[in-house]
Amino acid sequence: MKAKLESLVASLQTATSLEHLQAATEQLCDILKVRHVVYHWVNSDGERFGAGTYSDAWVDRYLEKDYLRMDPVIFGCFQRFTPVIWKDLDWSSRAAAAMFRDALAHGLGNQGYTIPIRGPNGQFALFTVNDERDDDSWRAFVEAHARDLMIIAHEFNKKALEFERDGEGSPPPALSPRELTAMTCIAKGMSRAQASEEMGISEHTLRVYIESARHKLGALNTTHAVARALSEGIILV
Amino acid sequence: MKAKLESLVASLQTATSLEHLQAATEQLCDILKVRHVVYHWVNSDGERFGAGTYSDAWVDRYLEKDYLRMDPVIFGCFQRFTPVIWKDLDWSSRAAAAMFRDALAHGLGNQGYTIPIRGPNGQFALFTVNDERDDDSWRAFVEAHARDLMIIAHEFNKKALEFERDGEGSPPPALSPRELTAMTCIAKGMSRAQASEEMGISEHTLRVYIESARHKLGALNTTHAVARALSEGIILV
DNA sequence: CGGCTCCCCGCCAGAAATGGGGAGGCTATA
DNA sequence: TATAGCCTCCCCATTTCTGGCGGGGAGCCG
Repeated sequence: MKAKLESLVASLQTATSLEHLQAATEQLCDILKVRHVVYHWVNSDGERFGAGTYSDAWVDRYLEKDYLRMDPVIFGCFQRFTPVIWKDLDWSSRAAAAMFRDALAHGLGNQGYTIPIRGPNGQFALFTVNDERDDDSWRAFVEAHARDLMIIAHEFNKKALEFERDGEGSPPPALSPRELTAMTCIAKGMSRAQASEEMGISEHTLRVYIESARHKLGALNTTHAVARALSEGIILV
Repeated sequence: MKAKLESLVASLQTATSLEHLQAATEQLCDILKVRHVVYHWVNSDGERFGAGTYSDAWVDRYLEKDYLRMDPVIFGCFQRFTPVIWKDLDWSSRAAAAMFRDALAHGLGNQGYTIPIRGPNGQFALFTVNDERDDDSWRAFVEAHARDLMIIAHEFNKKALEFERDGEGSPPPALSPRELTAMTCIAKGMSRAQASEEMGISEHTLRVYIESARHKLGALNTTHAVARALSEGIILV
């Protein structure tokens, strides 16, 4: 199995299109002997893309029902760094439980393991393995393959980012130091008066920075600029 | 070496304090036979922490000179997902070149390899290996150890997040669906009028959502609320 | 040197956001 | 059943933001 995984990683590294990623998820299913392997991602523009072995019916259902908003896997992964075993999440809410039943009805296995991956510009991706198992057997599986899965997940993400960059190639705007501090102050909730006092400059000067930053970020207003700056990862709250 | 690395990972997993991380960086230096190993991170509050084998003199120098603002390694890693070999970065700017010379004078090797790691809440960390080598030998070293280093970097980060969480343990506030959509619209740069039209409700109702979200998020104003929501990962731009 | 970006300051007027107040219906959970 | 949370709507006055105008000095790069 190790050798097969190695060759899969190698083939991933030479992938040139999304179809290759799709094919890779299918091969992974065979190699790992699991029901489903899925990689999907949300980029900074909120666009979504997925490659995986879920049935079209389930994907449609998921979107139609807006499960994204209640999926404990999404929630859990969004707030943590480490991969999660689905059973460890909180499925107690009515909506989540209903979703889980729905998933089973659409051919998913009862066990899952999802690796969250974060890239620059707020990029966020999930790599999921799903199968029908009992709890102990699944934990053993996860323990045995955690590292390989992480490597593979990263290879997927590397490629996904590569493809995206080809399409757009959005160079992150460079803000001047003062602009950055100004934006940071605003993002921290200060009013312009407070921020200008904090920075020891006139309120008008501060305004100039904010406006400049807004233009550089292509933002429609200050709030938007802060949002973009945060998403691009050029400021921290 | 593999066995030594394994046992290091194991010891990392049982680490209970920052001192253990510090010790781990020193052990790694021995195992990999490199000059320096450093892990450092910036959390959502902008606080910094580092464990590593750089000399105090260099760390002080780095802070004093505010190299953080011009360091190509920081810049490069901030904008990409994949690890970088230092030599591949752009050191042509005057400031960067001066910094590099300064680094060599403070005992750093000429070669480096840095892995960027991103966690939730805008957490961002770097794991760096540094040594004195020629280019080819360094590339070979990196190729040979890339995966091990990634695993180790993740272990470091897992622990760092664990320690931090102990200190704070902030439960993310739950916004209602409408509040989330409202916040998302605002974060996208819409004015309240636009957002309310988008959602098909009166502008006042939208205001109520925003205010409610603001209170739940403990934010001082709308912009702050958006910033927090983004940082907490409960909305996407 | 000229051109560039960054840094800093002033005034004005209109547009937008904010912070209170109040009111009703609907659903779900306790 | 009752309480709580969510969703929806309206008015008020005040503060804040936005977009435009003008000015000057410092430093870097070709």
